[in-house]
Amino acid sequence: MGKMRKWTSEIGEEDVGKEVLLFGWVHEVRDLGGLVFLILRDREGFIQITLPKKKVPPETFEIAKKIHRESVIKVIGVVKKEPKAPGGYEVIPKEIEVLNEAAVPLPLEVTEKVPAELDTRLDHRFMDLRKPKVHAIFRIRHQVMQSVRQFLSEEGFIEVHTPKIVSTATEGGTELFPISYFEKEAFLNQSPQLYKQILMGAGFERVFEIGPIFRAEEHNTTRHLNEAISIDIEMSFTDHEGVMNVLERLIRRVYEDVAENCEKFLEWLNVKLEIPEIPFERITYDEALEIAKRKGEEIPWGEDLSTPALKAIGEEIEGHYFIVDWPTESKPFYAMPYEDKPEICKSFDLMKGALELASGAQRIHKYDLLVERIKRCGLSPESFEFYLEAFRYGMPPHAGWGLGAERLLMSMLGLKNIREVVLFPRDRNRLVP
RNA sequence: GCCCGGGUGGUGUAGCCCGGCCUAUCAUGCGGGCCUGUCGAGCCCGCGACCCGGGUUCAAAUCCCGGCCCGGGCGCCA
Repeated sequence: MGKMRKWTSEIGEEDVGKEVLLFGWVHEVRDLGGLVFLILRDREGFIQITLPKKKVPPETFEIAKKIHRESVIKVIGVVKKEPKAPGGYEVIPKEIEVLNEAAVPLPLEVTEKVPAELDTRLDHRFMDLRKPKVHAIFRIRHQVMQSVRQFLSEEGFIEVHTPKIVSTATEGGTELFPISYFEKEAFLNQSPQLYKQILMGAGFERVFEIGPIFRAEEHNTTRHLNEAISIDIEMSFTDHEGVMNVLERLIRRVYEDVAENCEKFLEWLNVKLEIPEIPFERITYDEALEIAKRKGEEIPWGEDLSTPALKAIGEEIEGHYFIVDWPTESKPFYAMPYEDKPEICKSFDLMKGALELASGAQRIHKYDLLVERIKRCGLSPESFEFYLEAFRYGMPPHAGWGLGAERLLMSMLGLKNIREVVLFPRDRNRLVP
């Protein structure tokens, strides 16, 4: 049995005077002549490898002098407590093995002494992802997903996977990516919406899905992607208020878990998390129009809120908030209109500032009303037969929402561009890497 | 898709308005040298760039046209 590998972050008092095995990348080299410092980086942090010429084997000293930044090395050495070392400990190597030499020059500076533009960073994303600040985003993303799964499971939701290759191009609204499916035409799914509703008809009662959604819109903004991850739930025997409650408790839980378990990564990112208070503020669509109007952004009743209007509203309201009671005509066909006021519906958007994080609604569960709404939206019920059938044989009342994972993360971390939170983002012009 | 602003060494920038003084600035990096406590190490020497195509002109990084790409704003986003 070989020696156990240690993370750089694990080096502490108990290791002083002991030999450790480390793996990682050469983050920096500081060569003072008779004394060389290597900063070794692994995914958990850094440790200084110190080579006083007279205290390390000559061949090891020569390797350290010749090494290039970002090369991958293995180090076996003795831990020394040293106040002058960053972090208070350093390793005096007995052996350094270069496992793979990095070519020069590097496409990016991992040390971030010189900034790089996002586009350049994405072109060389593997290198960009080595930066602790960038890596931290994905460690937090991991925690967010863990929390979502755990919370929803605790709440009785069953995790499901619905098809991403679908036949309907007739849902209206967003553009779909066409693909060829043997002799048939097919599309990449824009949302699990119809399938998760069918699962309500299948008696699952509470389901959630975390999966990709694809939208062929030619949008060119800092908050849109052509491939994104959607966190979706659907829940039977409840209404829009019921699922809004699940949503706000989920958001709070995610913030709590990240604050508790990602301290180091938040620190790398220099982010202070504030746990949002619940319940979130609720404003109606009409009130939203009022605020926008007061700030000089007038929107005709019935229309969706424009970006400048959302910015105006976002400036006014602190933290997370819901916009509720939307005009029925501004929302998809499956949103449930109020019985006593059918021009508005039981649908909601979850906002943070001007950013829409989630949207949802109580859904129509009555077959006749649904067919009527599909027709009213200019769509053909025939192409929805696979969906509508589930509504003829005992569909329970139900509600649900879809939450954009990337939007949640970018708003949580205060990032300006949604591409920052995606490993390999897909946008209008980017298909590689 | 529309409007505005951009594209200069590996990376980030100055220069462009007002063409020549640009064999193009600075930082970082890279190569070499000095240096035993660096931690954005320091000092010395060196290396490396004007997005593509066309045009105007004695002369284009700089002006004009087209293309591609990037940024910001907006639109689109059942």
